[in-house]
Amino acid sequence: MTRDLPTSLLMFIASRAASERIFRAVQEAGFTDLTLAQGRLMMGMEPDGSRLSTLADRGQIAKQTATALVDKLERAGYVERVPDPSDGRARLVRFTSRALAVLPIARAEEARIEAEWRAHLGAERMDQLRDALTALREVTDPHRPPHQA
Amino acid sequence: MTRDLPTSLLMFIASRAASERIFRAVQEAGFTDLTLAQGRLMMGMEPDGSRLSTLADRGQIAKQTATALVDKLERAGYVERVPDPSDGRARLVRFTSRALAVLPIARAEEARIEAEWRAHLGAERMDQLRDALTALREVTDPHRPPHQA
DNA sequence: CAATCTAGTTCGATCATAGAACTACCGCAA
DNA sequence: TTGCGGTAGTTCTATGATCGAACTAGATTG
Repeated sequence: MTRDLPTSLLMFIASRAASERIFRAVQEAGFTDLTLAQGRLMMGMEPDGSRLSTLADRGQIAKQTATALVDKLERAGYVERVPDPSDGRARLVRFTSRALAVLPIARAEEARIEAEWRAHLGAERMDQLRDALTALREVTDPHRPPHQA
Repeated sequence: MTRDLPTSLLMFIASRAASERIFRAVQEAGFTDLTLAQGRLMMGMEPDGSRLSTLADRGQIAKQTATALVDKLERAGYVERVPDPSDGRARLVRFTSRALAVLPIARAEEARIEAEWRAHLGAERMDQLRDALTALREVTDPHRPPHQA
């Protein structure tokens, strides 16, 4: 009876469920001022700080959007902007200690989800799933990872 | 070198790419007033019309959100609200002929994507992918499809 | 040094989203 | 049949995300 859903929709369902769970975990840990979009941006940051354009590019959002998100994150004390020593125009967005307290929570929930999925599917199917999804990046990810020969 | 991304993020990447493509195809066919959220709502409609609450529930959005989306779709001439004969409180949201012109375009692009992915992965891996994703619905989809014995 | 490009910001507009409170209607139960 | 609790949908209002356009400051190149 369950009609055949498009593959992309199946992905959407699962990935949204994961997002929601991580978001909830963070909320329940007391970080109630973080939004989903802000969290997503933070997950794309490098440990030593990232440029705004890099974040925008990586998240496939406009620079203005990234600016707005970083503004709010900064006001809430999760990130700070420091000058980029290698380029006077640029600034690096860096985690504050507050952010460093959130990240493990998000990562832990992420790991829990991954484990549950693996338990539900079995190791083999989970590996196949990851394999297929990874291969699909070659045709779906604008930040195509370097073709590993 | 490509660090190991969470499975849910891999799904997000691919599903967003698909959304974008379908959205663009619809835009390029001249339907420039449709937004992504509106399109998603339409894709969740039944051919004979759906109740607003059903759409909200299915799309995991609040009733108010669904109302707002339907308002815009109605103003743009894609759907109409008709009384639900079986319940005086309810109304059915139904496609207009304008919507019936868009749907095939979206579905065609969807099919094209599906075909490309299958070509890229090979039939076997694509089947495994769909199999795993479908199984995951049991733990990620609030509208859990009936467990088929 | 001048022309040009790039990083980031600001302004302004639109869309998506949901909490709260409301109206109209349904269904059931005394 | 009357009345009360629940449901469908809407309106009001507020917030967040998003981006086009236009701008500033610093970098780059010929």
